[in-house]
Amino acid sequence: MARSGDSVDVRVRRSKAAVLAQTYELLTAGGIGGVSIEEVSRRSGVAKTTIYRHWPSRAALLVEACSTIGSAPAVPDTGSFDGDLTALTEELAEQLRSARWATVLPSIVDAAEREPELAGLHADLHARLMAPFGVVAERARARGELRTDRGPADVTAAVAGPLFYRRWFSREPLDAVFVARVVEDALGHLGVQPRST
Amino acid sequence: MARSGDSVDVRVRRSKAAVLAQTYELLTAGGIGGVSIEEVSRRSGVAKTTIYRHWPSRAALLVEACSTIGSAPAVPDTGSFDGDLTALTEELAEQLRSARWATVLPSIVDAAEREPELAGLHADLHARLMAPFGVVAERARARGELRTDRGPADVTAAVAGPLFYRRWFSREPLDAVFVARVVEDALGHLGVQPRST
Amino acid sequence: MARSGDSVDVRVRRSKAAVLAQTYELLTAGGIGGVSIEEVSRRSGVAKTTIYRHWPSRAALLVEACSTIGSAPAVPDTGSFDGDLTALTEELAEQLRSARWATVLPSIVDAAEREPELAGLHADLHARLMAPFGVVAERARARGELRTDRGPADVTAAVAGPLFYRRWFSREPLDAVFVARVVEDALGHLGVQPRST
Amino acid sequence: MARSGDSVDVRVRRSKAAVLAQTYELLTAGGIGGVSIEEVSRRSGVAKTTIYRHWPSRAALLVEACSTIGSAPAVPDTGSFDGDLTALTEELAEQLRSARWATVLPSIVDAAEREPELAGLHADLHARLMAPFGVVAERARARGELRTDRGPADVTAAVAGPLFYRRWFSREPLDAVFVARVVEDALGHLGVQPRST
DNA sequence: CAGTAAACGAGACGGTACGTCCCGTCTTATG
DNA sequence: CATAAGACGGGACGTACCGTCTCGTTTACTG
Repeated sequence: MARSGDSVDVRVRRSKAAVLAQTYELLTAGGIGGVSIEEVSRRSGVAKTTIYRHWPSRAALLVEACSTIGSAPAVPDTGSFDGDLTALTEELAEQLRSARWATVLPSIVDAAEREPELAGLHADLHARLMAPFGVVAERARARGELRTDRGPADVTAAVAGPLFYRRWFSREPLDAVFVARVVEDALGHLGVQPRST
Repeated sequence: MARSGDSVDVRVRRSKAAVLAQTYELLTAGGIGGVSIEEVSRRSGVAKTTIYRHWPSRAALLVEACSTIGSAPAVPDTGSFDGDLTALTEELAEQLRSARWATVLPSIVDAAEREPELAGLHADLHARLMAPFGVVAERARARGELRTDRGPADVTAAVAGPLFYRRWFSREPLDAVFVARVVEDALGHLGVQPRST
Repeated sequence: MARSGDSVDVRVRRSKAAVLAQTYELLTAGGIGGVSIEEVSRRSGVAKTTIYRHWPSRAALLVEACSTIGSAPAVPDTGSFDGDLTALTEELAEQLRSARWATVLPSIVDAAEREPELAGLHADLHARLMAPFGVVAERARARGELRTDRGPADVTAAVAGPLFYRRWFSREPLDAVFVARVVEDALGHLGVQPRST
Repeated sequence: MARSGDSVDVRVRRSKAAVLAQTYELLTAGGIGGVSIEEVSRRSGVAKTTIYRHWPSRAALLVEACSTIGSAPAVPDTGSFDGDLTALTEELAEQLRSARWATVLPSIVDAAEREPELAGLHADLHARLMAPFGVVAERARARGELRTDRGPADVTAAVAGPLFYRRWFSREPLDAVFVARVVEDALGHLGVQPRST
C-alpha cells in the first residue's frame, strides 16, 4: 500500500501539469475571464475530454491553478517590528506594481462576488498573501512591541488597505514616498513608535 | 435655438433608454461579463441592429450604462468636518453593503486592468463616488478645520482604503464598530481632533 | 383637369426613370433574386420611401422593369416562310447566346412557378419574344405556304423548344449547324417543303 | 474489412440524414432561394454549427440535397423503340406535371446561370433525368431500329425539348394529345417508322 | 510479460453570442 | 406634398467558443 498518493499514472501527472501551466498562463494574461477550457486544451495539447476528467468544472481548474499563485516571499526578520513592516510593505508594493497576481486579483474578487465556488479561492489567496504580516505581527506582540489589542488583521488592514486602494481604485503610482507614508501611518494606527527616521 | 441637441428622434430616445435600462439590469446582476448584446436585445425588445446603430461596441454601451451608476448622494452639511465625514463614511459603508454598484465595481476594476476602453469608465465612476469627500474636505479646509497640506485625495483614501479593503479583500462585515473606527483613524491621519462623542 | 395622365410631377418622372433603370441593371446582372429595393435605392439615389410610394411591392417594380425587356426585333420579310423562319431562328439563337434577357429568363420562369404576381410577367415576356413567329406564321398561312391546321403556336414551339432546351438544359453551344438543323426539322414538322439551299 | 467508408459515426449519419431531408423539403417547397441554413437547422433540430461542419457552404448542401432528386424511374422494355419511347415520354410528362423536381428545376437552371458551384449540380441532375432515354436509344441502335447517325442526345432533345418548352415557357397543359404528338414527331425526326397507330 | 483498465486524442454535437448585412415598414424634417 | 434621411424590428449570415458526449487507440500498471 505504502505509496498511494504518489502512484499516479505518469500520463495523468504529465497532463495535469501541462494543463495547470497553461491555465496559469492564460490566467495571468487575461484574468479569470480569459481562461477557457478550449484554449487551455489547444495550448497544452491535452484533449478537452481529459481536462474535464480531472477537473469537474472550470471553477475547479481555476482553483487549483490559483493555488500556486502569489506564494508568499520569505518573511523578513530585521529584529524590529518597524523594520519588518517596512520591508514587507515595500515588498507588497513591489508586487502590486509588477507581480502577475496583481493583474489577476480583481478578476478573482469579481468572481468571488458571484460564484461561491470561487469565493473560497479568493479567501485562500488573500490569506496566503497576507500571512507574512501575521507572522511579523505575532512576533512583535511576543516582543511586546505591539499592543495586545492589535492583532494580525489590524496590521494587515493598516498596510493593505491604502496600498490596494491606490493600486486598483485611485490608480495612482505606488511610489516610495507613498509607501513610506503608509508604513508611518500604519505604525501610528497600531500605536507603535517609529524607531527613528 | 433652444432645442438642438435635444431634438433627438423620439424613437431613438425610447430605444436608447430601454437598452440602457436593461444593460444596467444585467450589469448589476452579473457584472460586466454578464452583459451580452443578445440578451439586452431580447429583454429590451430593441433589435440588435438598433443597438449596434447607437453603440459601436459592447464597451461603448457599458460605458454609457455605467455613467448613471453610483450617482453621488447628497453631500451632508452638519457644520463640522467631523460630522460630515462621519455621515459620509456611514453612507459609503451602507452603499458598500447594499448598493448595486458595490457588486459591480470589482468587475469594472478588472476590466480597467486590461481594456483601455473601459479604464476611463473606471476613473469616471471612481471620481463620481468620491466627489462628496472632496466637497467636504474643501469646505473643512476653508473653515480651517483641515491642514492645508491634506487635500481631498487624502481624505478619500483615509476612508475608502479601509472600507474597500474590508468589503472586497478581507470580506469581513462592515459593521458600525468598524465604521466608527475608520472615521476615528481617518481623523487621526488627517490631524483633526475629533470633537467628542 | 385636361391633361391628367401627362401632368406628372417632374420629380416623379425623374425618380421613376432612375429607379427603373437601376432595377433593370440589377435584374440583368443578378436575375430576379439579385434585385433588392435597398440596392436599387442606393444606386439610383432615390430614397426607399419614394420607391415604395410608386410601386406597392418588389414584384410590381419587377413587372414594370421587365416590361421593356426583350422587346422584339423587327420581323423579317424575305418573301418566303422558309426564309423568314430561318432569319427569325438565327436571330433568336443569337439573342439566346448574348442578350441580357437570356440570362434572366430562368429566374423569371422560377418566379412564375411560385409567385402568381410574377406569372403574368412571364406570360407577357414570353408573348413578346414569340410575337414575330406569330406574324411570320400568319403571313405564311395567308400565302398558303403553311397548312391551316398549323398555327403560330406550333411554329413557335417547333423552333423555341429545341433552342431553349439546348440553351438552358443540355447547355450545349447554339452553333450554326444546330440552328440550321432546327429550322430544317421545324419545316418538316410543319409540313413545309424547304425551298432549296 | 468490408466496412471502411461505411464506418461513419452514427451521429454523423443521423445528422446528415436529418439535414438533407429538411433541405430537400424546403427545396421542393421554395426552390433554391427558399433554402436557408437557419431554417434547415430549426426544422431538423440539427445545430447550425453541425451543418457547417459537414457542408462548407449553402451551395455544397444544396448540391448534396439535389443528388437524390429526380432519381430515374425504371427504364421500360417493351420490345420496340417505339413502345419504349412512348412509355418514357408519358412518364416524363407525368413527372413534369406532378413530380417535386419539376417545380425546382427552373431555380436550378437559374442558379446554374450565375453560380458556377451550382452549374455542376444542374448538369448532374439533367444527366440523371435523361439517362433512360440514352438506354433506350442504345438498345434501339443495337436492334437496328435507330439510324446510327442519331444518338441518345438526339432522342433526348427530340422529346424533352417540346415537353420542357410547354411546361415552363408556353405553360400550356401537358395533355395526352400533346404527348402523343411529341412522340410521333420525335420518331419522325429520328427517322423511325411508327409501328402502327 | 501479457492482459486489462485507464487515460487519452479526436472530434461530433447542441447551444449561445457574436457583429454584419439586408430586408420592408414607418417616422420625421426639408424643400 | 414629393422627397431624402434614416430609425426600427426582424431574420439570416458564417464564425468562434462553450461544455457534453461518444468513440477507437494507445499505454502504463498489474497479476
